[in-house]
Amino acid sequence: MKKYYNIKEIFINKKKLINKNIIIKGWVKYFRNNLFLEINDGTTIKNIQVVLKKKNKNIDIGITLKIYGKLREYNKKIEIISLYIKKYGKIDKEYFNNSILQNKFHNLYKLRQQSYLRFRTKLFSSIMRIRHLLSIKIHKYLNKKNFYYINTPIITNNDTEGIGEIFNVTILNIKKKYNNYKDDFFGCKANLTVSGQLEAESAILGLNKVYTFGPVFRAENSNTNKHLSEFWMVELEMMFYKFKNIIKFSEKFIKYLIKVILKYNIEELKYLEKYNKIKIIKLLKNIYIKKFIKISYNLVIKKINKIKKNLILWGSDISTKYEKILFKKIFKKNIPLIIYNYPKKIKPFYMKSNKDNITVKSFDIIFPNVGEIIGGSEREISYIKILNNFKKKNKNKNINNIKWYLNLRKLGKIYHSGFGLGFERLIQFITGMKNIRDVIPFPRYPGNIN
RNA sequence: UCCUCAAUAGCUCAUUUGGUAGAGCAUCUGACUGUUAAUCAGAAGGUAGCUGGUUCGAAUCCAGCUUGAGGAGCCA
Repeated sequence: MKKYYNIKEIFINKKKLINKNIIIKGWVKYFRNNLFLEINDGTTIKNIQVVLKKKNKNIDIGITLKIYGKLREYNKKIEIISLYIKKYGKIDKEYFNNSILQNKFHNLYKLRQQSYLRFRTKLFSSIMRIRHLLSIKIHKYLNKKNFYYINTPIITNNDTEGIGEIFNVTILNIKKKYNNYKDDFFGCKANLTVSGQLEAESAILGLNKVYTFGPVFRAENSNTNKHLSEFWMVELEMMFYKFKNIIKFSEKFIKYLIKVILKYNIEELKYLEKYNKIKIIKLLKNIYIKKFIKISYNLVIKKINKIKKNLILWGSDISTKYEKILFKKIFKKNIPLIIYNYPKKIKPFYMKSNKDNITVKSFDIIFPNVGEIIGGSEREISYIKILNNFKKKNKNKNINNIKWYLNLRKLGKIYHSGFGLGFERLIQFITGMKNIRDVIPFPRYPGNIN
């Protein structure tokens, strides 16, 4: 019979294992009375208590142990009476006590400075478990809905959004004259991708429904709690989906993901609720049950201007400031907002125009606290309109780079829609973390790559 | 990138207008066989973010830099 169990397995199979001799391997979280060890092995948020046979002073907090002992129940909790203990090496105490693993409260900034050790904290490992399950379930859900997962290039020469700063990829010597990209590795200017959407649009022509799930890169010098230079995005592209249907789909998709986390990560959510002092579980349940509020851009502008005359001009983007007004003064319900039909001039070239010719079939889903999580649209199918949009919006950009994209429209008027979901923003919302840098293992932001 | 505020022991913070650097926790030593962020007694621990200036004297005032927090802009 098997002897070694991880702690997750022990809690799941405790009825079977009680009064049996088992082996666990894990590290010491707490040590009390020279007698009681609390062990965690990373498989679950829960620790298991180990009771020593004799008092022992020579066990350091943080050390990794192999413990052989008998599992039993005491005061309705399970614990292990140890019979044999093996230490895996030694702890460098000076290093340990100067690190974030010291048995003390550390603020998030301190944790971030030692991001390579954060995984051992209850907080960060909980966030990572939620992050993991979300990725798994995204794949699972989309597979069930007959999507194909495609991998779009990370190094590219197109700039989907047409705005914002991009990271250049080059092997040219910076000190020498930098401008002759013909001599560069790809024979032209190359950059890290900002989105896989255009490639996804080409893929649906042969695969019907596809999604990408990978890192994207923005070189914007934005120092906020909602931005990263490297972040993960899920981008869906669906053939034969009209605007209304894509909105419906995106709402269902988000609700499914929230439901899954409520079901499988409730222990983690309870801990995060305590840590962040936010009633996350109630908030998530509410979002799962209630219909998202759907409102057109025009109406949003009207409503904001009702609060204060001429606060916002038609045609400007709905910034963080106005999002806050919407949640705090207008809707007050902490339910996501779906804002649709944005002005053409503030949205990218590939979005389908409405009949008024000044708005496009685009939508954003805005969440309380974290802002935009989803942005999507029905795509323009007219070759000429895309060409004109691109020329208007990207005056100094080379049309040749997206010629292949334009040519997709030569295969017919195939209507399709898609959206992108900011993965970290979703995790940020679900976990209640204030800073996006705390929901990704190794955050990259201006001035930080360590 | 812009605006405002901040940086003191390993951690969280005190130090009221410039005059010898202080506590709790963590650490170390000792006590404790039902503790659960254990408790009790004692010890040790600091060139006050960095660089420069003003002053008899700077953690404290001034300038620059670095880093962080909040807000703005940009966005997912």
